[in-house]
Amino acid sequence: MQRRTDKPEAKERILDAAEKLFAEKGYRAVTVREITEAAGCNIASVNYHFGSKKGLYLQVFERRWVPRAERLGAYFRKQVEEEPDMEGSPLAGALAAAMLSGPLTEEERKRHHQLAAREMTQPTEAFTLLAQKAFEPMFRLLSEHLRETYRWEDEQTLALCTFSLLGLSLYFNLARPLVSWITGQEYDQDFARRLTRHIARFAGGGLAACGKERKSP
Amino acid sequence: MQRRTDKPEAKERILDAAEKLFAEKGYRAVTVREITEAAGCNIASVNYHFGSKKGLYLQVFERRWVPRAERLGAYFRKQVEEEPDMEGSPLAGALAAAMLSGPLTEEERKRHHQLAAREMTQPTEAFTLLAQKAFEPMFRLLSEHLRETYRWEDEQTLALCTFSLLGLSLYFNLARPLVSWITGQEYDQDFARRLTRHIARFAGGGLAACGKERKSP
DNA sequence: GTCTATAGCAGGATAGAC
DNA sequence: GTCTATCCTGCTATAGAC
Repeated sequence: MQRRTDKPEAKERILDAAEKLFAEKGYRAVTVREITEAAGCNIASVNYHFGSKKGLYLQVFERRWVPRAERLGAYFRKQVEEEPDMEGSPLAGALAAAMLSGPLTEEERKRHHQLAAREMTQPTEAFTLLAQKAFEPMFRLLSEHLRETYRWEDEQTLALCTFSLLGLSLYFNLARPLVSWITGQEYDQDFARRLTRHIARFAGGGLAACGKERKSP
Repeated sequence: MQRRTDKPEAKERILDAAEKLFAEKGYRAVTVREITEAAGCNIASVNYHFGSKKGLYLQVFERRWVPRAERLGAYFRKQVEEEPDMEGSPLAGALAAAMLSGPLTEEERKRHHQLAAREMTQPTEAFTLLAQKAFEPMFRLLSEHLRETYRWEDEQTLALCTFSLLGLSLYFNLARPLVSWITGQEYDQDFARRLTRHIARFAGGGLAACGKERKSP
């Protein structure tokens, strides 16, 4: 058993430091020296624990990113079940709430979506893992929910609407620098709630324009 | 005067090669050696013409990215004036058409939005230039157009809807790897048109849900 | 499991010939 | 304006002590 004051094991410290740095700067811009210095351990420890810098990068996704995505997914499903009374699309509102407020700390949220954005726009070897473990299950979940609540003229329309839901929440997470630069608006908790309501309302209108709402049973 | 068969000047060739590589890999992942090899000139020429690697990066935006963004903006304004008969929001349709089909070649479009995405999610010294010369003017243009065509309960709602329009078109450009991975759909010209119609329709519904449409004069 | 030391190579930048 | 040659720093990865 470990004393309270002890540092976590070097391996865990490296994963944390690496994730933070990879999210902030991207794979190539981060050096192993930088990671081990931030983790307070020796430069050789990366190769010892993870084989190589690339091995460490992949393990960051397996051991940090994917578990966090699963927490996020669980929170989202709970939100959906609770059916919050939200103007527009409760599904889009629950998604936005999970992604913009949700169970993650500000620091975690930033890391998480920066890493996701990197892989979505410039896929590396980690992309397949993310797609299989997070993106696709979330897509299916949204898609099936929309299939039950609207009538769709074809499958492609349903798919495009599903992507639009994901897109709005992703975009407002990723474009924070732009939104803040143009509006001068800080991304505080109040603004996140405002954004969530906006996304629910906007997406609600968009869905109604693309699919015919089924009557609630 | 230059003979037809001559290569363009080294400086221009470097800018082209650099833009391509920076878009594909990001600043840090690209080496000056790589750029000069692709441009077919000597490694010293980057420092001679641009002072440093960073100087070259900034010049890529000033001399390639911004002029292209201006072309894109001009095309968009022309599309808006022509008022295409599109279901949903013609403004969103024109924006999507400009960004997904528009005046750029596939290669240019890819470069352009990859570079934009990098700066939007991980701003560098180039961000202010992009924001001033492209993002903000486009935001104002959309925003003023929406102000005239809808009645808004407050300024923040108008701003969020403007961002949502931008977001949808940006997202469907950036998330190509994800969309292709999940749907198996190629991003060909047909799909771009399908996407444009979807964005116009979805955004049209979203706008109608957030603002009250004014009657056409 | 963590360390120091170092091999071996690639990086950006510069000097100076042409 | 473009080249070759080179400096020197910083990189990943490994060997081997503890």
